[in-house]
Amino acid sequence: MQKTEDIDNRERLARFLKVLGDSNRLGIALSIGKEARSVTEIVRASGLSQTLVSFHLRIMREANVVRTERHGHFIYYSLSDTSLLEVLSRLSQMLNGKKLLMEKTPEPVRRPRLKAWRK
Amino acid sequence: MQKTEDIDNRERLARFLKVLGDSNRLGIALSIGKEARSVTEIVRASGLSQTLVSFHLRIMREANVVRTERHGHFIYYSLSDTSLLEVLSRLSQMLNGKKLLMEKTPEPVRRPRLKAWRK
DNA sequence: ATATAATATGAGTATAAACTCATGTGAAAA
DNA sequence: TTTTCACATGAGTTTATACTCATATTATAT
Repeated sequence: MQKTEDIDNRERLARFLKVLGDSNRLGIALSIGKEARSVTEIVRASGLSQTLVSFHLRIMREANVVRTERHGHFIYYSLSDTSLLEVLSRLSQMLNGKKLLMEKTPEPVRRPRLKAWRK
Repeated sequence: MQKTEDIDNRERLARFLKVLGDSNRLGIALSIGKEARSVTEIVRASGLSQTLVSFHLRIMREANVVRTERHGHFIYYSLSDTSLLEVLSRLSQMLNGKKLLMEKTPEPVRRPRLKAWRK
């Protein structure tokens, strides 16, 4: 049994992962990187429409993945915590290190081999 | 401009994050931990129905988040890469370290302060 | 061969998420 | 004070995801 607090933390983490678990949002986060970027810059870098970029930025903003600061006409977005980049980089290494997701054939579930195991 | 390979990697990473970006699946992953656990054990630990657990396990299996090994009646699930746990732990720290997601009030977008910044 | 225990799966439904369009807003410039 | 630039937003549509139910499969025990 898990404490309510743990469940809260888990849900918070899941929510955060879900926000990053979208190719466009992940691309936006990566294009922001350690800098502060205006929406226009992000639009240009991502190739997405302004509306779509704003749509995703709102989601990221509400999840506190990004922060904003206005300067004249421009609103600059930056990552709330740039150490996120290291975590993502580490995950990416995991995925490309053929330990995860890289194998062409998923593990079979039916008809696995029956060799003795555990006990 | 990004290379096709980068986009592939990004999409793979996003897909992976999306799989973990669900509270039930994250709970399942955490309940598996460094061990190998049968579906029955996971059902008991999670409190979810067997069907729902199997439903999510399939998604995790197809994303190579988990591996399976059958032993008699039982099919044991384990994390494909247990170092995932460290990454999750680090992310969780980020979120509870009030750098991300913990602030009660999201950053305002309209009416930000206008102090000189950048240049 | 039949029954049973553990788990998977296809099909359906409900909900949520992604995306688009048209329009609104805030700040600065003309 | 009107226009323009950069960006946001509400509403609507499409697509995807989560979940459930009934049933199938696989291995073991009887």
